[in-house]
Amino acid sequence: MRKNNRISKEEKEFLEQYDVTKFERPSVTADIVIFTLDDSDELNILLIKRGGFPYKDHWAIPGGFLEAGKESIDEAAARELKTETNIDNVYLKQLYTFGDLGRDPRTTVLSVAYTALVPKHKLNIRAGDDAKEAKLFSIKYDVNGIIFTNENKVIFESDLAFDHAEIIKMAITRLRNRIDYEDDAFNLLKDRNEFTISELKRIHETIKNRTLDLPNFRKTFLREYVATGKVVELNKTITSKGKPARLYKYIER
Amino acid sequence: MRKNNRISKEEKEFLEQYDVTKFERPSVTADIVIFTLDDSDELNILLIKRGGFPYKDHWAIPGGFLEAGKESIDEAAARELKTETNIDNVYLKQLYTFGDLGRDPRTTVLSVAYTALVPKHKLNIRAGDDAKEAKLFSIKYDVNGIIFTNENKVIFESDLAFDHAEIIKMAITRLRNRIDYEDDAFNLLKDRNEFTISELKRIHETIKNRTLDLPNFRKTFLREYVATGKVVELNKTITSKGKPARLYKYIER
DNA sequence: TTAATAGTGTCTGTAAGACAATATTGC
DNA sequence: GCAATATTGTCTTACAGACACTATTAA
Repeated sequence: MRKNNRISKEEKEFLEQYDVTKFERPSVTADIVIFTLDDSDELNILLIKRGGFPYKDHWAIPGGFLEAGKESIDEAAARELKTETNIDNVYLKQLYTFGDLGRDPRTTVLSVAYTALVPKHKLNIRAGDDAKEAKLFSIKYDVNGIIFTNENKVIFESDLAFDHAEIIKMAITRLRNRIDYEDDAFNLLKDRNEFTISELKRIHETIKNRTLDLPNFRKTFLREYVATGKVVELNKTITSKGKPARLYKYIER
Repeated sequence: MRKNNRISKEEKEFLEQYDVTKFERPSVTADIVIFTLDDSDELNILLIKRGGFPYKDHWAIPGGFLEAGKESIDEAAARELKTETNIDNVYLKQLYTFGDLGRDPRTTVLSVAYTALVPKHKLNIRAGDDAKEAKLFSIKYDVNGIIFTNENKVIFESDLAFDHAEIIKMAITRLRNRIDYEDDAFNLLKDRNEFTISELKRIHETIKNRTLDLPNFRKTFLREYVATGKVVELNKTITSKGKPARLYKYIER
């Protein structure tokens, strides 16, 4: 036992570093902005009515505490997405980390925010075990900011819990800025293995919040995706109301 | 009114009784990729030789633990930048949050990484109080990845502590992707209030790692910055070796 | 037939890049 | 004069956007 008496300087330093309780640690949550398109091709987001304090009865984006040591932060986000929507293996990308003082009244809580893009038919939204409500809301804009609406409710951005309005706005901005040079839009297709140019165009229109010219969209689509091999043309068409449309398939990298 | 009182009391009790130990919390660090240009206009990065375990004697980017409750994560990054380089009020932007299991051998440590762009003459690098070395290294590329060099040392990316090589690579990629449509480059100018087009061009060349055509660069510069009012032309020239060059001034937003 | 949607072709303006030519300094 | 750097101008090509026109289906 006496041997421990003599501690080398190196070991002492190590032990000091090892004692992480020397610093006050924050709680960390993984929170997710889940986007989808509804049947009218409008941009929707999943919100949850909080069952407990703080911000009880306010609406928020889904999320949960990181269980440090048991999971990575990406895994925490994926777990939370699975819990709320029963899906996995979807597009899930880190957005930003929010860490202002006082953003959570309980204690210091860092939020590592993620964006998920999911076709609506894959969503299987669960009301949480603690009687939470979970609903999709359409995103509209007004002088005072974003409005979230569905058949029964209207939610103003100022009604959201925490700084979640800020998180959602950043997610929308990022999505919009990335749409022209990233493959994000394909993640919102009903079926990436069989889609038409018009379907993809409608997704771009929704995200950009403006109409696009179909002939020009086609030109860009053929150059950026088909000519580069990211998308292949199928020997197959689909007919709805007018001339049959050619089907394409997105090639996963 | 009675109802409101009741809710307030309920929430107050909740906040008081909130058990912060319910979830295992991670430690969080703010780590900074500090870029500057050396006198040969090469891209340099500040690295620190770690004085303690883990990764003792390995090189790392500067950073430190978030003191939860005392500072926001942005403030922690700014404090760390100030500690290492004695500068404040510089370009400091959040990059990404790294939270893989096992990225730190001690315990779960999330790293919120930031990028700083600083003109070299503003840097006042301190060797830390715990006998750490802090040096600028030039960034070169080789088959096995990035090499960091100065007059005395060569460091391979595999020698870096933690996942810091990954962080640095992401910072370089992001910087390169943003240079054409963000104002990042102006933060590396010796003096944003008096600079020539050639000076700015050299910064762009360094970040893009290729030479640019001066007449074409000028054309873009005049359209993107001068015509938009981001930069104003000064009634002043500077002469070094050839024809005097007109000076410009960057307008802070 | 008409309405609806898909697809082709043409024209214009803008911007990037290659590069020739000219201008102004120090030596 | 020459070397070095700054500045102007010209040409080509690529691409975005507007838009006219054709094609193919259902009803």
